[in-house]
Amino acid sequence: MRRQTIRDLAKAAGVSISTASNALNGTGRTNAETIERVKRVAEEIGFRPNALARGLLTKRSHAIGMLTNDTYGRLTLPMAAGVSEVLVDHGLSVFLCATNNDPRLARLHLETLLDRQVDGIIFTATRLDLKPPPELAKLSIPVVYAFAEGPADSISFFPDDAQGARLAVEHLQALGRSRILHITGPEDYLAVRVRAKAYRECVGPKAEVLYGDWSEEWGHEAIQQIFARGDARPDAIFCGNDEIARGVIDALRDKELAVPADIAVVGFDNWEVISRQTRPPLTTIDMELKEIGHQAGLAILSLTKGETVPTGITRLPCRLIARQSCGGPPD
Amino acid sequence: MRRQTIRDLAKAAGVSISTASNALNGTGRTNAETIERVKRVAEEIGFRPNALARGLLTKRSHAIGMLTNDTYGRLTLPMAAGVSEVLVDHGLSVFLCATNNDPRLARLHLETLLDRQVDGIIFTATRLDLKPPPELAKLSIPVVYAFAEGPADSISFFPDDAQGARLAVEHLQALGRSRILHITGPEDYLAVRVRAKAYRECVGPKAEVLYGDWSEEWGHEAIQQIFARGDARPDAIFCGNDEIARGVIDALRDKELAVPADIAVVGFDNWEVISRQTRPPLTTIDMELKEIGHQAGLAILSLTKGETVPTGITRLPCRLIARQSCGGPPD
DNA sequence: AGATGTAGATAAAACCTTTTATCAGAAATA
DNA sequence: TATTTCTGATAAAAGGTTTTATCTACATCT
Repeated sequence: MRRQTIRDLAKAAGVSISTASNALNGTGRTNAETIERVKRVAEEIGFRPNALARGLLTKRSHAIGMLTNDTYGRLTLPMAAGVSEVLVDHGLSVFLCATNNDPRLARLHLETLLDRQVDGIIFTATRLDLKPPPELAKLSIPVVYAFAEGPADSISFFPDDAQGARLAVEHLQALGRSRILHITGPEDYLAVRVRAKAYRECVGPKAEVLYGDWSEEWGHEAIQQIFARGDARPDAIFCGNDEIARGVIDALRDKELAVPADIAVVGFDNWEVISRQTRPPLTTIDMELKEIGHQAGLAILSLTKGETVPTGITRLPCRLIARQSCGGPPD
Repeated sequence: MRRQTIRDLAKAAGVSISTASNALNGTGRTNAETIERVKRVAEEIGFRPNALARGLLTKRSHAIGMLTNDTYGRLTLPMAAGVSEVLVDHGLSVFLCATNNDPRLARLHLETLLDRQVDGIIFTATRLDLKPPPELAKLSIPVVYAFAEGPADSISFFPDDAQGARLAVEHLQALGRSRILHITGPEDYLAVRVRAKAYRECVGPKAEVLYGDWSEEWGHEAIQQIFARGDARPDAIFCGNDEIARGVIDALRDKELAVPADIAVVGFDNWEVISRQTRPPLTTIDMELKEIGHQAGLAILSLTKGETVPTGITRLPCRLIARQSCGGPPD
């Protein structure tokens, strides 16, 4: 059956179109019982306003675009969930656009989004230092960057990598560990450098950082290197991500060293498929990606309402998830 | 600056609004050089049609909704990527709606999608036997089910679990293994039963299935059970997913059994973070989720164009990814 | 009584596009 | 020459909503 229009509603409720509209939206001056009646009839005949028509007139589509550079990887997805969670109750829908790191595709998606009159755009990436498409800066609609750094005077949300690193190191120190090593990912990642710096500041002169790739394999190999050269053995290792940590733990077991008794291990990411399954389960740093999504969603929400939001980078705190790889949860 | 409308375009090109529209869309009768001129001017002034206005009139929004029951899990996302990939070049955008298994949220999203006049809906789930919301069946717009079974006469796309299981078992048999065990997930999963059945048919009377949960932990424990009872040891294990396979491999290493020399192992899912990182890397079955997304996208595309698509369940073939856990890739 | 104010309702314009029906003029036909 | 056919262009309607300005009753005030 044909969808009911406001014209049908007006006729069924015995009022004019404008009155029907006013009654539903609470605009204009309308008698209380008229409002009541219109709403009841609307419910009865199943009237729901056409979002296209409404958007055309109000110039607000109540939709936003989410532009992500990867094919729905593990970093962007919790963020997308966070964004969506915040927005759904405000009637905002999300267009998901995976650019797959292809500039042509990014432009194509962007144009389509603009044609659809989206109220705003959230750009997310898999790397903090990945440059967002420059076209974004020139748009007249609000843009928010999540896990990516926008141009000057834009609004960006980051995990606080330095604080996360401190959290890890200080946790180890509080447990009495002093010879703490840092095995991490490639040095050309911004996050890697930020964390390494914070680590160095906490640990002092004895700090030592081993850069490699993000794999379990590298965690393994790093342990071989350490033990091959045979100088003073560390009593704790802070790893750049959970995969490396898993490799480290496995390598230590092969060497018949006990975790955490001999060496404590902390990971980064709290990627549960790994961190819960290591033996012992991994104490790690959670970047609270969903919370980043929440904040980005709230920011875009405020902006579309015309409210102002402070510009610049907001670093959101990480959280330590205590499991058994450092000596058991506080408990 | 204000967005250019077709009125601006018409004025700039010195033609009427209707001519401008006809020229751009190739409708009506229009002189070749007029078309050329209008298009050039459109490019110059940066005119792009307002999708809302167009959709209002044509009753086709060129957008579809993707309803997924989980919070952006690892199964639905590759599918979403596949859908988007196929549709973007046809100008269709995708609203991503995560219902988080909450019926209230599902209804809310569905209503919003209908208000937005989407041209179709793709429903995806994390389990084949999860019942989609019944409201979907009654819609007047096309609906396609991916990784979920719709009602009779609907259109569904599944991975071919039986074929996938056969692929695994036959691969092992071709490598000369004969005592093949199956360690898998909970029996109340449809996919688990289908795979187990196919496994039994391939292996014959010596078949043995151990049901548990989807965890690495269970893979571990299953190996303990097998060896505790001490009868003839298997020479190959077909696992229900990669996590179980990883647990199995680790447990075998603890028992100083060589993989694949003593026992070959095959996984299921090709979840790369696991399957590439086991030692040795895991031979496994890929469900080709992205391809399922492609097919679902193509189906919805045809349907929105009014073409007909055969109803029923289409099972798409799985693919064997040969790594080292069965005796090395063909290389 | 006449002027003023107010509550409640409404007609009509606006948003931007596509599409139908109409029109003017040129070319072809009778 | 008068009539028909055809090309190319256009005015106007339509789509479903919000909003502005207008209108009618009726109550209040002087």
